[in-house]
Amino acid sequence: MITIKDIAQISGYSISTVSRVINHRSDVSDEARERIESIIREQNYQPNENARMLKQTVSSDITVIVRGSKSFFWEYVLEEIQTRMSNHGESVNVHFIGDTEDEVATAVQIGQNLKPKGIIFLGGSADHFREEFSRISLPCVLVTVDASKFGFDNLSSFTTDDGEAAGCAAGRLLAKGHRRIGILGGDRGGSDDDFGTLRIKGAVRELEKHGIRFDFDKDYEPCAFSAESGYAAAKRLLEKSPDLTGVFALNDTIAISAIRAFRDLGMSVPGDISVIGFNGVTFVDYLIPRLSTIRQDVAMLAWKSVDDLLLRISYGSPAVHEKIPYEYIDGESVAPPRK
Amino acid sequence: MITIKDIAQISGYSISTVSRVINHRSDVSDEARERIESIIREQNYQPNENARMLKQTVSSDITVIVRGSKSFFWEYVLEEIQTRMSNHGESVNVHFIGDTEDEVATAVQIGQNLKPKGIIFLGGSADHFREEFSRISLPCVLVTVDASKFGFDNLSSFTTDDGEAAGCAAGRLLAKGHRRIGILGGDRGGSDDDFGTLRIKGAVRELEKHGIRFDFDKDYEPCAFSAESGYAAAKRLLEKSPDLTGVFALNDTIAISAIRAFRDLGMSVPGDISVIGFNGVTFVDYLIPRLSTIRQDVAMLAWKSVDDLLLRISYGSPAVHEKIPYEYIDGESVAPPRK
DNA sequence: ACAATTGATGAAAACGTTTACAGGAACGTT
DNA sequence: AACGTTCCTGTAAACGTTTTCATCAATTGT
Repeated sequence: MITIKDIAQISGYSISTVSRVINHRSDVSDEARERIESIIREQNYQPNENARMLKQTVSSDITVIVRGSKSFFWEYVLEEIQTRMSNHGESVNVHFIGDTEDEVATAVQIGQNLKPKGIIFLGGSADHFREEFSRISLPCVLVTVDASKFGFDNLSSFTTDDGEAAGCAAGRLLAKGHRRIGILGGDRGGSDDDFGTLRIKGAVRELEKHGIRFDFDKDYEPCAFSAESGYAAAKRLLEKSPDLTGVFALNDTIAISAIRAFRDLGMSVPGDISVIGFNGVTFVDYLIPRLSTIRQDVAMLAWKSVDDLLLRISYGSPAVHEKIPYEYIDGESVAPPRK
Repeated sequence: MITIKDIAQISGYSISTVSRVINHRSDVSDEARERIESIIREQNYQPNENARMLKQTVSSDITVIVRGSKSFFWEYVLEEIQTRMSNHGESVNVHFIGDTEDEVATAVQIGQNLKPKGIIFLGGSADHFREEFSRISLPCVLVTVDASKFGFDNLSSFTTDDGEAAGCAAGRLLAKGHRRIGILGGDRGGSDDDFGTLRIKGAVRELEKHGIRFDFDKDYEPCAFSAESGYAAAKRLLEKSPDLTGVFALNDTIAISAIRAFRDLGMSVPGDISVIGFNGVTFVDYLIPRLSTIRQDVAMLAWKSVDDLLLRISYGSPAVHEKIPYEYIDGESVAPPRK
């Protein structure tokens, strides 16, 4: 491997001067700079990042930790974050970790090694943000879990109000005249901060507000957030409750496969049964039928997260906790129930 | 930050002994090991990866470099690679880079810093694998571009024969009786190794084999591999050639949005026009209509890549270049043309 | 009883950088 | 002529590890 030492030797300058050139320091003569730069290019020299990071106390970029199964939704948020960051001239590096891993522990590791200026958590679990988080002193942002209750002054959070938005979805079905409404996806055992649980609770609350008692045994069917699992669950749900006229699926993937399942059972959507999804991932507008869903304002979510983080990095502004708007997308999968 | 030195001090042992414990060396007394391990736990000590990597010549894992826009297809391959690796007890770390970046240059960097045992390239551009690649001496695997012609003995490749598979797709339309067939997606200016170009050429070749002269001006419409762009292109294509009865889309996303576009133009799929996709991403089986497509054997692609890489890492087996099978998935989006 | 082997440990030299500090040249100011 | 600046450069000490080598004690073999 070719090192800074080699460059120094070849150029006739000392290691420190070469280092200064690499780091674009101003206190180098033009002559030295040109000479060294040309040699660096010619020798194809790349500074060793490990050695660099070992010495430096803070690197130049920002880390995003994405936790949980990769979904269209995260992809989408991530993309917005990346564009927004690069608009600000910042570079981000992304770490994916599994559902079973602890993002705070990962963040501690990363803080030590990559030394980012700040961290954004995508899809954190509230459980992990207890004491351990105090070991992190960097500015951080948590997306989709409300962190106000943790009270860390270096942790902002931006969330869609999952409960309220799910209530809105249920409300749409009610407004169309549906009374027999089922819920599909997630599982009921989750913690209070789990977005699945929040959506279920929010939808049920809305139904009960309209005088409908929700029967979990009959009208709810848990499933994972995948097409396979949504398809099977949709069939099970309809077997239990053949009289349902509307279904709220906890995300779009489940909604899509549920529509297919209903059709395979000989029903038409929205003729015989209405389906509403959640998230509003890009391609739902191109499906047949176009999916009715709750679209979260992902661009705003990403923008606010990025801008808040950068401001806090630069000016030490205090952490904030905000809700991000959502809207109902009126597709073709919801209609009034048959009389 | 708490370092190995601190652990040494607290435990009363020397730095070297602590290091030996960290690295699970055998030449440490049980007494020392227990003592030190407990202190490490209690102090929450994490070895600094930078310092570690600076010293070590090879790390314990494998790097996957994914280039180009994130697509369902890559997600899918990546997932299979990860499961296969973890079956072998290997850990992988993944790097995403943009369409404009050079994956070989990235690999050189990574080779220097992360020091993986091997590298898998997902979606490489043939252009980059010329001289520069010779700077990499690690075992590597290139997925989806045939690397046999480069002649590097540390570079294997596994590819679906895009041309042949696209020919198969076109063949299906022909077999159903279609004669007016359009092609949607990619662009014609790509290099000979670009999978888009290969698919276009393969399909056209098949058509011409059956005596159909393909008119690029009328029956081809380029577009990006996204739903938005596919939707618009599909409309343009039909405007130019309203008499088409079959369309081959270069990937599933384009196919899905094309179906929607045709429907919005008042046509039914497959009644008025048949559509066939490419890739066979998981959820196409749940769409309405189920998409007819070419499914690449992603699991095999991933398995072969992983196994080959690991074998070459362990035993220095020679590099190989293999084709991966594909199959036609008979969905609901293809039917004979109306008389 | 003495040499040879084994086992556990520590001292110190790397790894490739950055950076605090010091030095020297060239220049302008008193 | 002495001094203070300014500009450029080099020396050397870090950063937190791993690893080679040496040491010393305890065990084994003859």
